[in-house]
Amino acid sequence: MFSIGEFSRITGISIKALRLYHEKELLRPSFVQSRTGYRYYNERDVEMARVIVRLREFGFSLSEIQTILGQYTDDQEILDYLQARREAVDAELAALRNVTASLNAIIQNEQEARRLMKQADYEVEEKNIEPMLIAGVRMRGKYSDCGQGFSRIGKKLGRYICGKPLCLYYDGEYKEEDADFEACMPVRKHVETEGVAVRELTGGRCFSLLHRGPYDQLGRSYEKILKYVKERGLEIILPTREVYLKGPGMIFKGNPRNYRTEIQLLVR
Amino acid sequence: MFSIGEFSRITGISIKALRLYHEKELLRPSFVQSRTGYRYYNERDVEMARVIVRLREFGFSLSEIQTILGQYTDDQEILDYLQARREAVDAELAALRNVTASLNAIIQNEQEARRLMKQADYEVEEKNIEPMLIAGVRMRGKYSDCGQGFSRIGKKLGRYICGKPLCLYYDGEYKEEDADFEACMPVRKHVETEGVAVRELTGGRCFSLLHRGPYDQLGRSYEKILKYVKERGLEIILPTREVYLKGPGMIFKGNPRNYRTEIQLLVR
DNA sequence: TCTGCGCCCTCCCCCAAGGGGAGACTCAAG
DNA sequence: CTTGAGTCTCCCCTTGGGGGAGGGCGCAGA
Repeated sequence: MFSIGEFSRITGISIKALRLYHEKELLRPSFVQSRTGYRYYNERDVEMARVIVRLREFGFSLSEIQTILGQYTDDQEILDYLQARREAVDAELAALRNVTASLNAIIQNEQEARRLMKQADYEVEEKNIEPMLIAGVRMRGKYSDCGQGFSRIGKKLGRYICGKPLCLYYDGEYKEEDADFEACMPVRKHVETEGVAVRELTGGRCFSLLHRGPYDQLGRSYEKILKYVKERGLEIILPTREVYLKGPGMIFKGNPRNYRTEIQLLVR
Repeated sequence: MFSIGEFSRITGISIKALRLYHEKELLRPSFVQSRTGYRYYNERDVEMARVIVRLREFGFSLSEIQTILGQYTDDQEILDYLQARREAVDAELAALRNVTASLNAIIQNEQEARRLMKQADYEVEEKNIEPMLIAGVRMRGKYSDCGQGFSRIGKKLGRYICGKPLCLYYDGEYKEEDADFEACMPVRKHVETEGVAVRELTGGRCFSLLHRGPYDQLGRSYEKILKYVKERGLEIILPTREVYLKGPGMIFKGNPRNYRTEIQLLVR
């Protein structure tokens, strides 16, 4: 016979929990002194306690354990419970995997953004751009609706995205209302999906300027880079591109003053 | 301005939850009519609500969310929180993976046992046994201590076990006290571990008898199979083997009357 | 004008699985 | 007999709300 303290040390179950199990008739001490109310446990209770610990590790609730203990004494007989439990655990696993995936995406994104913040110098720069595989949604209307395009790509091809979102502008000029543009995401893999076109975006010689600040100030940066290109007598190839290096976050909208957008003009 | 009911429908957060968030100063309605106490929310609150939903999906507690919302407005600034959260989620994932693994092991075990129960006919049978890779712990003492051997193998090589536990008996006769035996488990892979020997167990011509019931009745089945073998003038090769097809379960000890043990005697 | 309805409010209790602690006994040893 | 450790019951607290009681508010129909 063990007192509750000894029994607690033996089984690793806290005294509080033991009293709770007693109250719920899950694990009844083999003897209770009626005068003092002291609980006493024996060897067989130890065995029962181990079973309970086992089942709790599997995530069964106390009431489920009560049912199981009340009716069955063999693993074989609780197969249904075990299978149900496994399914529930698998569902939890799937949900958690989604969570880590999202968290990882955000973390990676922001870490890249952080690196970017350090090295940028905000001057027009000439460089060569590699071709890349992109998924795009061609749209017509207001620029600010491009978010819908991105979210559609995210939903369909979220798993394959491998770079920063960008937007292609097919109009030679700024259009307020009826703009013709395409929301794009670099992807790893060519996947056929309706509503989203996957194709290779050409590379080439390019002038780029990093714009910092909110989108409604983009005009100034365009002015700067266009002047730069025009001075050199270069011919711009449409569509022009904007790469959203850092925009509204996945959680917060963030501070627009910290947004970073790269304007890319491909030239012949 | 939305009433709490409208706001609830917009954001997908229950009215109860909204009132709780208000009480915890997590999401304050933009206007509260002092006379009636009615809560009114606006567009910006919708945005805030989405952030909260997002963070809750990641598993942040309400108090964590309060801290985050109170101090930061950019994904970048909460990177530390996100990373901490990811680690916590990864830990949960690992724990759950263990749970499913254990559950799967038990379920598979019991399903095999169930199949076994149906086909068995409890007569001496001649068959050929394939060699197999086993992990073994050689022991000396009482047979009933073999459980310690099995648990040691389980701890060291649990991941590689691929069959039913068995026991090898090196004594030609029954010994009560100072028996020489080896607790074994079939394994998939040769792994070097101290205290556990992994090697190939030879196969060959074999007579086997399925014993059903508790272990203390094994004597009768031995009598039966030994008589059978002796009648045919065959020479037994030591060690003899017992395969525990169904014994005490991983959770319950189960009913000994349902235990199934296969006695295997290899012969020349 | 009365009544009913649909919302909304606060306040209280409830869930799981115990943890923490107060105040009162009890046990065992010195 | 005392003392300290162990145990008892009882109550409140946690998280993230759910359920419902009792009452206020405004609007529409009879």
